[in-house]
Amino acid sequence: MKKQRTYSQHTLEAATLLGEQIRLGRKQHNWTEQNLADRAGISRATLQKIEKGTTTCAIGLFFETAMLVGVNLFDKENSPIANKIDRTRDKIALLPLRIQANRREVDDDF
Amino acid sequence: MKKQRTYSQHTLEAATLLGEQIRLGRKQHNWTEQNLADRAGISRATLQKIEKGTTTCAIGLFFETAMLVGVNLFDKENSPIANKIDRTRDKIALLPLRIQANRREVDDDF
DNA sequence: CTGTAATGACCATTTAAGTAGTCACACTTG
DNA sequence: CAAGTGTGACTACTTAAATGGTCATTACAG
Repeated sequence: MKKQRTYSQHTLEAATLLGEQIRLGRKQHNWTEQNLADRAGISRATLQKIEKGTTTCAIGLFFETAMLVGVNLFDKENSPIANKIDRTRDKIALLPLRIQANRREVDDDF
Repeated sequence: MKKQRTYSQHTLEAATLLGEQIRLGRKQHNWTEQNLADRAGISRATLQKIEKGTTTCAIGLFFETAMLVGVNLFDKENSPIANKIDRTRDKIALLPLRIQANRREVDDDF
């Protein structure tokens, strides 16, 4: 037996959903698995794993194929992702550069 | 020189954004890298890659850490992901089981 | 101001992803 | 109905991810 990583239900579902959406998008384009795989520059076997929502696949491959078939990561349109990145960094800048652990367990998720 | 996969700008940005959001979430919880890594069951080195938005990291690890710090994949709350999966599958069921390639290139994304 | 430890970066090793190829099956079309 | 082919599944091989460790730097707390 190997280390056999486990994933939370939420993670499994999120990956499954993304995979299903990719499959849906592919079919809406009338593309075969091989066709989409070629466009994405990956093997058909890998695309199959992605569409099944395999959690171990590279996130870049997921995003790349999702984009090709028109699945919207985040909320697209509204604001360019680049903007969101900047705004996220701004928020980070307001926090201490280094976290001092064990001081106070700030578990404010109630 | 290796095969050196390339990713679209959009993919790179999406991964970067997710990584930054995870970093933000971690700091908001006052968790150190090591702390979050332990909670996620991954090494600190891997967490660092995730926060930098490395496209080659497993999507499951991204999602798992994102969930831990409270980043919402998809639109969370509204409807359980499980529902969305079902509805996506319903849509897929309306399409032919097998795509007949080269028939018509349905590129209706104009 | 000083000591502690959080972060960024890198490396060698282990484990696993991604690939190419193949086979069976059955949907779809002519 | 028969031919063609898209899909699911599996295997061995190649390449790379994930790990654990280390070191330098420096933010932060006392």
